[in-house]
Amino acid sequence: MPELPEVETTRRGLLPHVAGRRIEHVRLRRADLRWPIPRQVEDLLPGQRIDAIRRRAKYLLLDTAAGSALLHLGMSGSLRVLPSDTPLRAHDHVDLALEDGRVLRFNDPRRFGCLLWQAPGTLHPLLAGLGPEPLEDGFDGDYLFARSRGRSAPVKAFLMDQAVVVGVGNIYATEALFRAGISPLRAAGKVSRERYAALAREVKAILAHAIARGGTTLRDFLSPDGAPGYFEQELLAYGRGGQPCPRCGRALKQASIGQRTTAWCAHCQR
DNA sequence: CTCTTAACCTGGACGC
DNA sequence: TGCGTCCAGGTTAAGA
Repeated sequence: MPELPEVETTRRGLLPHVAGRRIEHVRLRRADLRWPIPRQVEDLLPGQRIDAIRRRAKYLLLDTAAGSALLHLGMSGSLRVLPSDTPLRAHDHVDLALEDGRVLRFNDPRRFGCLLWQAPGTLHPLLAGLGPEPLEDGFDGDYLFARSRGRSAPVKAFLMDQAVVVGVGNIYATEALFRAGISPLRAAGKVSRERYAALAREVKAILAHAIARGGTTLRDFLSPDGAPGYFEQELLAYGRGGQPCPRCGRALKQASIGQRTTAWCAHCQR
């Protein structure tokens, strides 16, 4: 269930259990994820101390002196810290065994996720060309306005383009456009500066709020079944096609935009 | 460049 | 109960 707030919640949940710990060994059960897990993960990671856990876009980086493990959770991935004798479940592909008798376990049923390697002082190609972080200052309405001029793709596809801004997936793009009153079908280049200012504000607000809500589940991070479903009841448009618009009561439309299901109000969103 | 489409993979929900 | 179909929170790669 990973969009940016879920990845950030994972990072914050792992931090106290993993940062500063040494990795004793690496156990790969399946290496054929989105891309093959490279040799460096097995060859270089054992013995290394995890100095920090960073997030860039929806990627997590476990930093060590030898290099960084670069993780993406894809559509269905999750990371948990567990006692090393915890029974395996289906799709438990990787364990990083820590010195304290626990394991950082990577589970991913669909295997759209990845575990790659970034050498010290280098930037992995997947991280090059990413847009700004939505919660940082470089992301605002003026930025979106400037980037969007001349672009004919629907504003929803533009907003979900990781080269434009990272971390905004299908749920939060749908929600932010609803809250900003912008039709997801409108050409990105035809949205005004003022409306992009509103959109940037909504993106920041909804992501920050979702991260804050995710935080309430952090203390359960060690339990084997702590998937946070925190945000579902607060969604106004996502998954509500055909239901009444929370603002005007007319039925929400639902259609596929850029291959992703989108719900919106044709009356409130222009 | 920009835009659109197909593809990767498994599991759950639903209809018959 | 079993089986076919559709759908899912992401992203890259290929083609127009």
